[in-house]
Amino acid sequence: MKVDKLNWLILGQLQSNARASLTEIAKKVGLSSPSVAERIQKMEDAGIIDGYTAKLNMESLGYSLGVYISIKIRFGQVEKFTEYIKTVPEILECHKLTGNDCMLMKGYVRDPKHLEALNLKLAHYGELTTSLILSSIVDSKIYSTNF
Amino acid sequence: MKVDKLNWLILGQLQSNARASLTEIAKKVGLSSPSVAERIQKMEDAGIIDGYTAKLNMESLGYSLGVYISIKIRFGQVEKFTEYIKTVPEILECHKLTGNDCMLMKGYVRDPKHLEALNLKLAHYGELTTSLILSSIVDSKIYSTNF
DNA sequence: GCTGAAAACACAGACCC
DNA sequence: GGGTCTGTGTTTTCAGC
Repeated sequence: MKVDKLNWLILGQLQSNARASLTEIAKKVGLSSPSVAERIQKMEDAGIIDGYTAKLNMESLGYSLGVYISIKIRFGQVEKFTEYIKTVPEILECHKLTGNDCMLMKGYVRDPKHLEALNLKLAHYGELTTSLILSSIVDSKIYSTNF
Repeated sequence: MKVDKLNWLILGQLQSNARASLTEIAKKVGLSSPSVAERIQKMEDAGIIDGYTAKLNMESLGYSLGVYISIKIRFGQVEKFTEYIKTVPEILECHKLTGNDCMLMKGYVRDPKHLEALNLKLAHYGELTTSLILSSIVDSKIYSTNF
């Protein structure tokens, strides 16, 4: 499906405020609201728009430590780990990466003690490397143009 | 600020469909719409809700390779890199991590050639380690309960 | 893709429990 | 704290062009 400049503008608006009304978006991108409605519908149908979500501030919720944990899965544990990790609430992302049966996870915990407990739960499945997020230079960037 | 069970339900709804109306959310969580409006307003004011965004499917947009790139910044280049990385469209996240002046980035590219070009741009600032995302086991998880 | 309409809906406020 | 009701305003959707 083609995504022209106008569609990118619409995507930009939806990314910066998914709760904006069609009228509002239409005004910002210089189209009529029926046109915007149709374009959005088509992008949803094409799977370009994967849904709309609220961004939560984990710090405000008391989860002040962001961590990346990579794990070299112990031999034969990949399937078990895959099922298990989906049930761990602290883990928000888990990606299988190239190299060494390696998984990379992103998680949030309340404090070092909480992190220790999380590590203990995961260590059963393999060898961990844990890094704290000190600061985020770029995060939730808006893709409002093609590249 | 306290986030009780009802607020977590509301957050769950907003995360799974940020474009839902207050009425719709109210029905799902078993409250009246004025109550829901008030609760959402308070969570926005408290910074718990950081905004609403559309999730884009990068693959549908033609960026089929997801990559994590870590970089050990060359001595004295941290500030320059920090400014530069904000301007690189392929990079969607960049976090400063504990250990070794290390930054971890997440990006999307069209194909291996595109990745090569990206790596070339970044290599100027330090030593890179690039891993492809083979599959995502957990992604954009909804936090609908406390942990 | 635009305009114009009608119909539906959502939102905000006041008031009460 | 929450609920209900009502009025107002807006949004959305459907025509036709």
